[in-house]
Amino acid sequence: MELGLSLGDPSRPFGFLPKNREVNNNNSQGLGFCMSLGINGSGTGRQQLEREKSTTDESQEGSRNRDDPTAYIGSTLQLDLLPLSPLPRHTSSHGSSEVRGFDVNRLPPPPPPAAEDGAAAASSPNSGASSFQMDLWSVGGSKRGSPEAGGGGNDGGVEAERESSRASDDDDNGIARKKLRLSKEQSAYLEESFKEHNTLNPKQKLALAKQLNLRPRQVEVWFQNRRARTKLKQTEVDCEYLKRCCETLTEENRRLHKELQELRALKNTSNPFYMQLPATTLTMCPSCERVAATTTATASSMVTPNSTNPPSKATPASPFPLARPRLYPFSHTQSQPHPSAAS
DNA sequence: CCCGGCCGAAAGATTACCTCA
DNA sequence: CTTGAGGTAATCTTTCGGCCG
Repeated sequence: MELGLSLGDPSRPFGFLPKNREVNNNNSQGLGFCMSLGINGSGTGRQQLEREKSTTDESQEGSRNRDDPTAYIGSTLQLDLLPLSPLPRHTSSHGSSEVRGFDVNRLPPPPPPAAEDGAAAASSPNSGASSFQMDLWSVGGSKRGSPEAGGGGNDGGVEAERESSRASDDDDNGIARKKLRLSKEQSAYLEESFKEHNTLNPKQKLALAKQLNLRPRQVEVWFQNRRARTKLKQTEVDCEYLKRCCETLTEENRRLHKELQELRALKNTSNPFYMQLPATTLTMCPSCERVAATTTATASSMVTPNSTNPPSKATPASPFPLARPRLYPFSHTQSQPHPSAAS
């Protein structure tokens, strides 16, 4: 698996995929994992603009984090809301349907006519039932049920069973928090989208949802989780990097220690002028991560781990002793002063 | 200009489901 | 067949920034 690490690309255009863009399976071969360390704030100007422009669209989604399919699929779909039964939000660990006190395979009672407004209003945002009850989005021509969805899968039978289970979900609207596995195509497409932009504005969300035959909420959740996974991976990478840094520093410290002892031994035995030379140490500016050579009166004060000297204010102790790999390596010299000092 | 309330979006944390060894 | 681990969709909570009165 290839690990692609993109070190910041904030200037990347915030475009959106064309509506009929096909999933490029060739490109997605090395899907791997594209990380951006750049500062890519949650609200770029354009994003903000888009957000504002589509505020009305989004606001139609009803209560927070609840997607209303009728808001985007037009009037062809009727929104049926079930009478809210007091569903305890999961009590047992291995939540089977029996545990929850209802059968997920049983059809729910027919919705009361014109229950739309009342039920929607009464629907608690924390009710686990609300999202499922709106799960009518995939009714009709669901791609998820297509056999090619498992393309390249190991087992057509398993996939078929999976798909049939999805179909049954669509049938009974699955009261339980039924987990729908996204197809490989859907995942690949989402992955491609994520590569282009790791956040979505409402329009993009709707477009993606339509294209993938998912609910916008699902797309949103997928992006949330994807960002979380990315961050987790980044943390792991950082951790590995810091570990290596630590090892390197430890080794360097050991080497310098040894060198110091040799110098002391030399001092005691011969050449009285030798120690007149100041020791040279490499220190790193914590803010800009540049490395500078500094001279000190006594080398031991710099390299001895048990030194009683307090850390310099100019170079406070940092948990990140070494700079990450930078695109433009440089070092502090007098000819190239610290950026902040230049001003 | 400052303040507080409201709202939406995103992150973070957690839960629950599913698959597989 | 059972079980535990891992992956991940889904949910809930917290945080943050913008807007408005």
